[in-house]
Amino acid sequence: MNHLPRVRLVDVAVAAEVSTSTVSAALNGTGRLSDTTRERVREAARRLGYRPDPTARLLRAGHTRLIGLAAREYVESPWVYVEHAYFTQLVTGAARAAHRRGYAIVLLPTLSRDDYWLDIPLDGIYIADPVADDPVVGNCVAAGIPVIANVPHAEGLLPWVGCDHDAAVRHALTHLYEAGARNIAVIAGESTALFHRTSVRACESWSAERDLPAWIVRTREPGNRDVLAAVEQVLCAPRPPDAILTLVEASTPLVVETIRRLGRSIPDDVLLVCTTEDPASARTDPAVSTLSFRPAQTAEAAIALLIDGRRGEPVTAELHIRASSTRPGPQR
Amino acid sequence: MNHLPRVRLVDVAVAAEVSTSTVSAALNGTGRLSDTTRERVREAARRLGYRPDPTARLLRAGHTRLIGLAAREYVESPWVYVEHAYFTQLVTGAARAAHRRGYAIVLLPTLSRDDYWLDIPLDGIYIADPVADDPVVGNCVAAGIPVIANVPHAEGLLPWVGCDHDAAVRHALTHLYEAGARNIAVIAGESTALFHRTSVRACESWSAERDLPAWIVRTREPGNRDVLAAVEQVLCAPRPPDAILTLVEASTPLVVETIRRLGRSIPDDVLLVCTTEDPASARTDPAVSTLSFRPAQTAEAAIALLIDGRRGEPVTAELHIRASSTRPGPQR
DNA sequence: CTGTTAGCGCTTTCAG
DNA sequence: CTGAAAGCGCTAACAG
Repeated sequence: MNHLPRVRLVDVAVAAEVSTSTVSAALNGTGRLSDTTRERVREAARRLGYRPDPTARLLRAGHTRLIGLAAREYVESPWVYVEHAYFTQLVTGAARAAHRRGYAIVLLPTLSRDDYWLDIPLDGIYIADPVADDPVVGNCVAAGIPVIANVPHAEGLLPWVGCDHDAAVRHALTHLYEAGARNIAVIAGESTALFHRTSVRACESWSAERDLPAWIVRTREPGNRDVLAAVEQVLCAPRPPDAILTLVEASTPLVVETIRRLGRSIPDDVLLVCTTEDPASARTDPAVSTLSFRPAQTAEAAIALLIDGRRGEPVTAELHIRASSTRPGPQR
Repeated sequence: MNHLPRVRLVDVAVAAEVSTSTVSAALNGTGRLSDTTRERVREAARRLGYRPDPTARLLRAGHTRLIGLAAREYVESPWVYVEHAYFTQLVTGAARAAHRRGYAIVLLPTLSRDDYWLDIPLDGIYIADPVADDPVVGNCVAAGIPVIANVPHAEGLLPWVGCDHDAAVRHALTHLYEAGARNIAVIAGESTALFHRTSVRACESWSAERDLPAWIVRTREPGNRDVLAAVEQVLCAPRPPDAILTLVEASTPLVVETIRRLGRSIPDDVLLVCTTEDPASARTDPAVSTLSFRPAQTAEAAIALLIDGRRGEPVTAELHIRASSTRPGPQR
């Protein structure tokens, strides 16, 4: 990691026998210079292999065009990150949105001093799925760094963009209800990230409103292991569910396989809706209905708000209804 | 995205009635100051909400502790990125390695002017899977930015770390051969990224050495669609294969399901080895043998080399042999 | 049309 | 023990 002795602006100036400001103007296309001078300077710069120092320009410019992405809970936990299409899409969406605007995304660590980012030259921070009373949020606000999260934060003062998780979960439950389910097992996460708390509350109140029992199994960690174990657990219960709604991401094909291995048929014995962004869901047999929170669009909206200061269209969750939650019709 | 009027070092100095250098020393714990002064300065800084400007410090320091990650082909193509655990793990591994060393990763766009990164204050760039004669590589070298790739580059002058793809593919083929396969269908990619070219060549020469036909089907794009179509295609051929080796990442559970749907049993009718990083492979029925190129470790090694200038232990590909490529033993 | 000069905000000798 | 001043590399008024 050794840099060669840098060629600076002034070196070019000396070589081209002009002043530094002339070099700057020539290279940036600003000011009014004679074409000959401009070309002479460019030639000298090329010959010397001059490359402006980005840090110096940024100091001058007063901004960095760098946005931090704080993926709460995930970056330091490879097992989670890896098994989460949600996360992958969120990062991809954020990167695309940033690049389109001439910005770039800096991946921030999760488990570190809360003020780690203060040393990084950022124009703003996007906090994805902050945990309850996330200290990072407070720190950023205190430090005066523009910050956006994709859920409303406890303090309520932070601008945010995102889906209405409560409505989405209710929508999925209602869909299952209308397909005939009366004993729905919900597999939820134990994380303190807001989505998990919201979704569990949504299930509870939705059930209460219909005088149905709220059957909620919580998994300790996201990922296939816990989710598949939970699916197995509910199916082996004395009174098995007539529908399963997973709110924690897992491999959809594996969920289908697990249910089949236990001798149940989808959708005849049990209806299935999975919260997931995994595109494989459309290709299983039967195809699995999914609840998607559109992480890529959400991230895009967050970055747009951060950079442009404008809200775009609101992002709405999508319930994609496929065979796994559709009772076979009369044509059967 | 409006910053408040910044509190600068000099503002603190005025408030604490000391000079700027004293403030700097007090806040950074350098120099020898009386405890009273130090405390007075700290108090003033806290009161004013002072936060040093990272850009200014970096200009002074001469480095940025920022490493660019150029994911060639992928960042702008969400469909690919999303379906690739390989990529997710690579990014996660790079981020972890960087964070551990006090650095952070900047996500660089794929489809953009080749000199996009020249405006970003980077200490180095990690180019993941450069395409053939990747222009970015040349540009970085020309610009004097330290750069590492995870495959040997055409010019041969670039430091790199990574697995021996050729040996790994041969290892997988030999494993299938020893399990009895004599008509192996290989599903490979059409990308110009080095891995794809290397792996195809490896298959061809491996086959030639054994006087076996080289049956290679190339998919246009990575992702489930093309790979599953290719699996279907080879299984429906007049003389179906006795083994399938996929070199392009796809959902392993879906591959298994596709084979089953076509009425073949794994491993009895057809042996299966998949190149993938998907942890779900261990949980399908039967469990799928995988060839892993360990993207997280590779990325870690690349970042280590970039930052520390030292090579760690070489990364070796891992052939994880599971039921899908193990002929049922005599206990059956 | 081009050069001089004053910063951007911080750190660090080097005097006092 | 503390302050003055130089300078990191670049840009942009403002003179000439």
